[in-house]
Amino acid sequence: MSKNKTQSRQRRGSHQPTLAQVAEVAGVSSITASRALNDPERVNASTRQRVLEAMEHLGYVPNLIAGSLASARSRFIAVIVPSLANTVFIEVIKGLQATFEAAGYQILLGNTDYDIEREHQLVRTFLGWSCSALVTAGLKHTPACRRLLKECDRPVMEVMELGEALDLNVGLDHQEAGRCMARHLLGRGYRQPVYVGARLSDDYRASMRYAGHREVLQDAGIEPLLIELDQLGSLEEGARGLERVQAHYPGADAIHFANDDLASGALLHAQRLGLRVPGDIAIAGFNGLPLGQYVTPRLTTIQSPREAMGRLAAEQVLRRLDHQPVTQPQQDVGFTLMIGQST
Amino acid sequence: MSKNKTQSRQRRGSHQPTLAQVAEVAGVSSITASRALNDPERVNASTRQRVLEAMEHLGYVPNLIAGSLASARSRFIAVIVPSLANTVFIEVIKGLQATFEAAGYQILLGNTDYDIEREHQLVRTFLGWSCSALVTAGLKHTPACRRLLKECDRPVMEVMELGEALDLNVGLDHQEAGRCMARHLLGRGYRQPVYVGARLSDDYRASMRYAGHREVLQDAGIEPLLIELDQLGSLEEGARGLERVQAHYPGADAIHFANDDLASGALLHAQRLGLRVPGDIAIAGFNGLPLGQYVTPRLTTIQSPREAMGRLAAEQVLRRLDHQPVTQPQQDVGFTLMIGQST
DNA sequence: CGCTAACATGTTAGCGCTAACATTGTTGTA
DNA sequence: TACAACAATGTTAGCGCTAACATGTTAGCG
Repeated sequence: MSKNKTQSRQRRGSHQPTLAQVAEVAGVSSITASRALNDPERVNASTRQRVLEAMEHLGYVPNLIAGSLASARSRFIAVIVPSLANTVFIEVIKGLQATFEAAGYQILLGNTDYDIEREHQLVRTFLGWSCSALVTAGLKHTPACRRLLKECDRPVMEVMELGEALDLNVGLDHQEAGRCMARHLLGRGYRQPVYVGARLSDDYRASMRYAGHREVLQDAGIEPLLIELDQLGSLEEGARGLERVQAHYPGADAIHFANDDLASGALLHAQRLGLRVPGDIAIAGFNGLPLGQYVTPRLTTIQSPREAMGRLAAEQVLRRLDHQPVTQPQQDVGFTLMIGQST
Repeated sequence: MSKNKTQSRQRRGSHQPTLAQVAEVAGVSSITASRALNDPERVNASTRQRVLEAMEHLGYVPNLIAGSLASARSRFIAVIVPSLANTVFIEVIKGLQATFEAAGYQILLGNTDYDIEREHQLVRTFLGWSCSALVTAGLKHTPACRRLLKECDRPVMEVMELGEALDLNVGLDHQEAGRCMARHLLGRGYRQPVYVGARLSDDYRASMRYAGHREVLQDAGIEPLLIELDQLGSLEEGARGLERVQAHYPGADAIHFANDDLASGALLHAQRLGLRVPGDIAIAGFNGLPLGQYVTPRLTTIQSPREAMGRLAAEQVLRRLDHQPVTQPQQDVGFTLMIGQST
C-alpha cells in the first residue's frame, strides 16, 4: 500500500492561501481576520495591522464565492438588456455601471438578443448567482419570468419605459414622445408624414412611439403611413428607408424615423441624392445621438437622458438595498424635443 | 424560557428550495439530483425525469455560488476594458460575450477608466470570484498586476494589440497600422501631414500608431507634426482638431487622426467651413466605423476586425479551458487600409 | 470594591453544493 | 459459474467563509 492510511481523502480546492492561513500567521482566529477585512471598526488597530500584513505577506485574495455563500448575499447586480449593438443601452449601462461600481457592486451583464425567453433564462441564472437586485430594460417579460421577478424578494428595476412595473421603474413615456414629434411635424405644416421603423415587433418601444404618432395623426384626420425595415439601427438602413418612402409614398413630405441612426443615414443619403432637407422632405429622429447633432442640417430629434437614467435607476436600487424608503418607485426622466434644421 | 431548547442556533440562508429538498421529493439522494442537472448521462432516464419534475414543482433555482465553491470553479470570465464610451471596446466585448455566453460562461465586466491601478484592483476582485479566465484590453499593467496575472494559473488573454504578452494574445500591430497610413499619405503626395490624437498618454495604442507614423515621416525626411486634444473620441473634438491644425500649421495638407470619430467630426466640420476634402486638406482616420464610410467624401481609414477579434480571443481562451493545445498563443488579426475619397 | 457596559476576540455550526470514494445490482464473457 | 466491467446510486467530507452565540478583558462609576 503506497497510500497514506491516516489521511484518507484527497484534498480539493485551489492552492490559494485562505483566511485561516492568514489568521494563523497573524496569530488570531479566522473570524478576527475576516472582521479585519470586512468590518475593520470591530477589531483593535494593532491586530488589524498584523492581519493586513499577513494578508500582504501571503498574497491573500479573498474568496468572494465562499463569502457570498456564507453570508447569503453577493454583491452582484444583474443587468439585462436586449442588445449591445445599440448605443442607447450602452449608455444606460454606463450610468448603471458607474453608480453600482462606486457602491461596491459588480454588474452581471446579460444580453437577450430581443428574446424574452432568453431573458427568463438569464433571470434564472442570475438569481442562481444570488444577485442583490435585477435591472431589466423594459417591461416586457414572459409570464413565468414576471412571476420569478415578483417572488424573488429583491429589488427589481425596470428601465427605459414607464408603465405597469413590477417594483421600481425609471424611464420615459415613449408614446408621449411619439405624440410630441408628430405634433411638431404637423405644427410645421407637414401633411404626409411617414413613420419609418425597423423590426417593430422586437423594438416595441419604437412601436409605442409609432402608436403615439399614429394617434396624433388620426386626431388630425390624417392617414398614418408606415414603412418597416429589417435592421434596427444603421445608417445604411436609414438610406434604404428614405428610398422606400420615395418609392411607396411619393407625396410624403416628412419622415419620422424610429431612431437617430436611421434618420442620420437618410439625411446623409438625401445629401448625396441632391434632395433638399427639409425643402423636399423633412427628417426627424429619436435619441439625440451626437451624430444627429453634427450633420448638416442638424437633425430634429428627441433627446432622452440615457446615462442619467442609468444613474438614477442605480441610485433607486441602492436606496432600496440600503433599506431606505423609496418614496417614488416610478420616476419619469422625461425627454426634450430638439428642433434642428431638418424639419 | 420561550426559546426552544432542543434547537439551539438560528437558521440562516435564504428560503429558496435546495437540492436536498428536490432530492427528497424525488426520492433520491442529493448527489443524484445534482447529477441529473449537471451530468445527465450518468443517471437513469426515469430518475432524471422524476428529479426534473421535482425541480419544476418546487421552483428550484440552482445556487451557483454554492456549486462554484464546492467545485472550485466558477463559469466566470473577467473582461477588463479601459472604457465603455469607446465603440471599439464595445465591439470587442460583443464578440467575447457572444462566444463565451454560447459556451455557458458569464462575463464579469470591469471598467478601468484608463487607470492601471484600478485594473489591478479589478483583477484581484475577479480572482476573488474564482473566474476561469481573464481578458484584458492591452498589455499595459502595473508590475504587481502582471505578477498576479502570471501566477494566477488561469488563461490570461490580452487583446487589442500585439507585443510581449503574459500568456495569450490576440490583436493587431498598431505601430504598423500607423506606418501603413503614413505611407499611404506620402504615397498620395502629401508633404505636411499632421497627426492628431487625444490624450495620447492614456490611449497608448494611438500613441503607438503615432510612433509608426513618425517613423515613416522621419525616414522620408519630413518633420512629424503633432496636435494633442483633450477628449478621446468625439465628433466635436475632431472639429476642434481641424481648427487647431489650421491655426498651428497653416501649411498642413493632410491630417492623420487617431480615430474615425475625430476624423469624421473634422470631415463634417470641413464641409461647413467650405473646405474641400481632400483638395484643401486630406483627412484620414482609424477604426473603420460605419459613420466614416457614410460621410461624403468617404473617409480613408484603417479597418480593424474588432468583433472578430473578440470572438477569436474567446475561442482561444475556451480552447485553453478545454485543455486543447493552443498552437498559436499570439494571433495577429491584421487590418485593412480602406482608401476613401478623403485623401 | 463590586457591578455593569462596552469592547475585543473566540468557538461552533453551517451556507448549498459537489469531488472522492463506496456500494449495490446487472451484464457480458471466458 | 465465476469474475471483471460497468451502470446507477449512495455516503461522507469538505469548499472558504461568516452569522450567531460565547467568553474574556478592560474601563467607568458610585
